Formats: sequence, structure tokens, C-alpha cells
Amino acid sequence: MRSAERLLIVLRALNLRNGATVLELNRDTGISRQAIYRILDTLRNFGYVRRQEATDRFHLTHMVRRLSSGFKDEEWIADIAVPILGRLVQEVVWPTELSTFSDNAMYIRESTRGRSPFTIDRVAVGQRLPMLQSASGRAYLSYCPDPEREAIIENLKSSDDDFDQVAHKPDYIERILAATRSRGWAVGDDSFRLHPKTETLAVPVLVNGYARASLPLTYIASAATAEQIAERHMSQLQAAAKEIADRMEEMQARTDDDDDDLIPIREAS
Amino acid sequence: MRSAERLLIVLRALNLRNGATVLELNRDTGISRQAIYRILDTLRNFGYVRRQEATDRFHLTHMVRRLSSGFKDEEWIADIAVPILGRLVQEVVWPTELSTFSDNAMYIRESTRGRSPFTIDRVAVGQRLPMLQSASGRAYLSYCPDPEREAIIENLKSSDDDFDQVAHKPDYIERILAATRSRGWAVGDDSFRLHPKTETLAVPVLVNGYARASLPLTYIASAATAEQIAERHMSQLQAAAKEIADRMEEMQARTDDDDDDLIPIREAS
DNA sequence: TGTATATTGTCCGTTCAACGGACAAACCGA
DNA sequence: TCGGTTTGTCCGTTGAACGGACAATATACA
Repeated sequence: MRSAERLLIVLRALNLRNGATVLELNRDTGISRQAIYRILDTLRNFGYVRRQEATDRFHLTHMVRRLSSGFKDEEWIADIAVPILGRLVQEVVWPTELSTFSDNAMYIRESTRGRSPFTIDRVAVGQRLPMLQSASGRAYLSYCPDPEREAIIENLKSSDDDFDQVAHKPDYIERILAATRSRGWAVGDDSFRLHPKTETLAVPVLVNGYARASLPLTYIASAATAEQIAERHMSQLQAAAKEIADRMEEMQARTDDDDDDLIPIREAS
Repeated sequence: MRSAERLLIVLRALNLRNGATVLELNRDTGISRQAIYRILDTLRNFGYVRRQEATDRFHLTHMVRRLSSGFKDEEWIADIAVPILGRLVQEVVWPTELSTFSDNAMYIRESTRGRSPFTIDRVAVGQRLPMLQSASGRAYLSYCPDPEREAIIENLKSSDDDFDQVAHKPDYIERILAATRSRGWAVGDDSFRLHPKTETLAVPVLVNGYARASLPLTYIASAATAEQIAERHMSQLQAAAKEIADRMEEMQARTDDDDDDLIPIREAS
């Protein structure tokens, strides 16, 4: 799609220097002037670009935000995790996932079930996991900022989900959190299992010191104990969590206009 | 540009339901399935979209932020101001502008010089205005949040611009701010004039109670006094400022995914 | 005032990229 | 096992996009 590609190139170029003339865009992108006119026209029809009357320069409008407004922060971390999980599944044979907090529960955002030889059941993405029983939820709660944890537990108390009722037992919660923290990773509770024959353990993804996601590993219970799995794979799991966190911190630090990308500003000639 | 338009439509549709299949996009947009494939391919080549392996759904990636990351907040308010200034110049014959704070000074972002019969000099957009002498700067300083004002004045003290030296006279600053506040609008100082025969007065644009921009009006000094201009046009100026502010508050309130737009999600059939 | 250069805007004949009908394959619930 | 739904790809046709070319305007300098 030639013209569509060029539109994206021009849109990107406009982001790099807000306020540009046709000729400047031509030089920045290598796209012919005539084509730039056509592209700016269509962008203008959509309201993403306006022409500043006084200076005759083209500017982005606030509407461009709509081109990315649907992209949520939880997506971001999942997005970054994809290639890292891909590598992880080659070292650790068991399927691993990435889950984030949302709406009083953890949700599986990415999964390597399907690429793991030990896949138990199908599609897990989108699966909801209770906070206090799942390994993901426990890992997250144990390492998220204190005010966030308090708020979550407060919310769980008014939940009508059966699993969330234990939120009313502060000593139980405290025991779980303490155990998780002393171990450095969380285990799932027997009362919640996606599949009867499997067990799960999880590590938190610590961005700037606090959990923003969990990285659960699911294995077949008859094959090994949690301790054995941990001994074999915990360092790999934690390295992956660290790598995801590093990428996140790195991305957040940047202003966002940078280079190292797939997108050619200049057209291949 | 047919294919480019369709790409934008699909991109927007993806924002409205993050995670979509080809068929869903087909239904949402009315674009043929084959075309959706082509579009998603090009979006994928640019890294804006990825396919979630487990669910076979297409998702936006964090890269989409780059399509709007160049759009700054100061642009936003200028952007919104354009049509409002356009209407204002029809009521008030004198040229009006919109200026925002940046880099220790006010900058003219939009202007109706050129549409006003009384245009004095050409292109004013991009013009830098000193904080303590220009009407724009005074209006802004008088109504911005206290910590911001203190920080700005602190910065001005270490500026090497001659105009900014008065930042060292706190009683002078205080007198100006008090006068501006009691009036409700600011006047420019004789020591700074873009054009010798003109004078300027300005009102702040108060978003959530604090100045985010200024709305200056420039008139020919021999034609009227500041008081006369104020009497005739102040209510119109302030109404325009209010309208800009309202739009800003409104936009900030929204999550950003809304409807009332120029962009057809469904193709005209 | 005239000449040279840079920039903007539009026309229009050519061509190839985009189009969608059509078909095959996979999937799913009954 | 069988319809219905969804996914993916092929390929002949066509018109949208392409860019060369020219006109118009602005700016600089002699």
C-alpha cells in the first residue's frame, strides 16, 4: 500500500517537527511534493492536520490523539513483553504469561501457551484471575505500592465474587504477603485452578521498584513440585521480569520522539 | 487518496476496540476484508500493530504513540482557539492573538492579523514576548498558579535578556500583578512594543481557574485609549477566553474516545 | 527595474498498486 | 456428518496515485 505507507511517513515527520511546510516535508521524507499535497489534503479531511493561516505551515491538531488514545498503559507492558516471553519459552519449557491488574483482578494479557510443548488448555489471554488466590494476584499485591494495595483490598471487600471474600481476613492476607515476599515469588492457591492438574507460580514485574504486572509460570503438578520448578527456572523467570521492567523504565524515560525504529522517515530510494 | 484514507479509518477503528479481528474491522468500517488485510500488513510493517499470537487478534503497539507524540499541550489550546478567534475578529475589528508560555516567555501561537482590516504588520505567529512587559505575559503571570509564577520569576532572574532584569524588583512585579488583577486584564508596557504606533491589552484564558494562555488585542494607539477599547470589547474578549477555556476543560474531561467527529468510522457507501 | 533563485500550486497522461470477486481451507456447533 | 462462519490467498481489471512539466508568486540582489 504505497500511498498509505507514505501517509504514515508524513504523519511521523509532522510529529518530529510540529509545524512544517510542504517543501520541508518533501525534504524530510523524500516524497515528491505533489504527493505531500495529496497526503496533507487527506489528513486535513480527517481533521488530523490544519494549516496555520498566518504562517502557511501545517500543524497537527488535537485530533491526532485519537490515533493512539485507544492504546492503554496495560497494553504497553504486554506489548513490550511479547518478544521477551518468546525467548523465555525456549529456555523454560513450561508456558509463561504476562498478567496485569485491572478491575479488581489480574488479567492475562499475553501467553506462550501454544508455543510451549506442555500446553494444557487453549487460549488463556483475557482470562480473569482472582487477586488473593492466583499466583499472579499474590505476586502483584505483594509488591505494588502500599496505598494501591490498601485500595485494592478495600475494593475486594465489597466485591460479590466468592473468591474475593477472604479480603475480610486481614491476618490471612498478611500471611500470604509475608510468605510471598520472603520467597520472592508467589504460588497459587488450591481453591483456584484454571485446570485441575496444573499449578502456577509467579514473579512480579517491578518497574521502578513496584509491581506493574506479574509473570506466572504454569506447570503440570505431577511433573514437579513448586520448589523444583523454582530451583530450575526461577533465575530465568526473574531475568525475564527484570528485562521487561528495564524496557518499561527505558521507554518511560524517553520523551518519545526518538530514532531506533522500524519506521523510515526517509523513503527507501 | 483512497487507500490512505482507509488506513486512517482502520487505525481509528482499532483505537475504539483495542484487539480486533479482520472480520470485526470489516464490519466496523465497511471496508472489504481483503483491503483490511492489506492495511493491517502495512500497519504491521511500521510496527504500529501486532498480531496477538494466542487469540489471533490485532492490537495497537506502543509505537502508535509516535503518531501523536509530537503534539504538545500548548498546541492543543492554540488549536482549539482557531475557530473562536476567527469569530472574534468579526466582532472586534482589531487583531487578536493567542499566546502561551514557553521557555521563559510568551509566544504567539495564533493570530488574526491578516483577517483584521487594521492589520499593522505581518506574521506575528512565533513572536516571542517578554513576561513582565507584554500584556500577554502580565495577564498570564497574574493568573497562573502561585508556584508556577514563583518558578518563572526565579528563572527570569538568571535570564540575560534585558527585559527580564526587572525580575529582580519584587515590588515592581507586585504592583503590576495587583493592577492587572484589579482590572481583570493587562496592558503592555511602553518599554516593549512590537510596533511603535500600537498598544496591546490582554485577558488570561483561565482553564480550571488558572491561566494557561493569554488572549491579547492590539490596537492603534492614536485611535483610542485602553479604557475605550476595554469598554467596547472587553466583554467579547472575555467571552472568547471563556469559550476557549470551556473547550479545553471539556476536552480534558473526556477519555478521548468519543464520537462527534469528522472521521467516518464507516465508509460512505 | 530587471534577472536569478526558491517556493508554492496545479494540470494531466501514464502506469502500476490497490481493488474485490472468487475459491479453498479451516473451524465450530448441531 | 453437515451447514454456517471465519480466515486466507489468488488474480484479472481498473482507476487512483504518480510525478514530469509548467505557471505563478515571493525574495534577493545588482
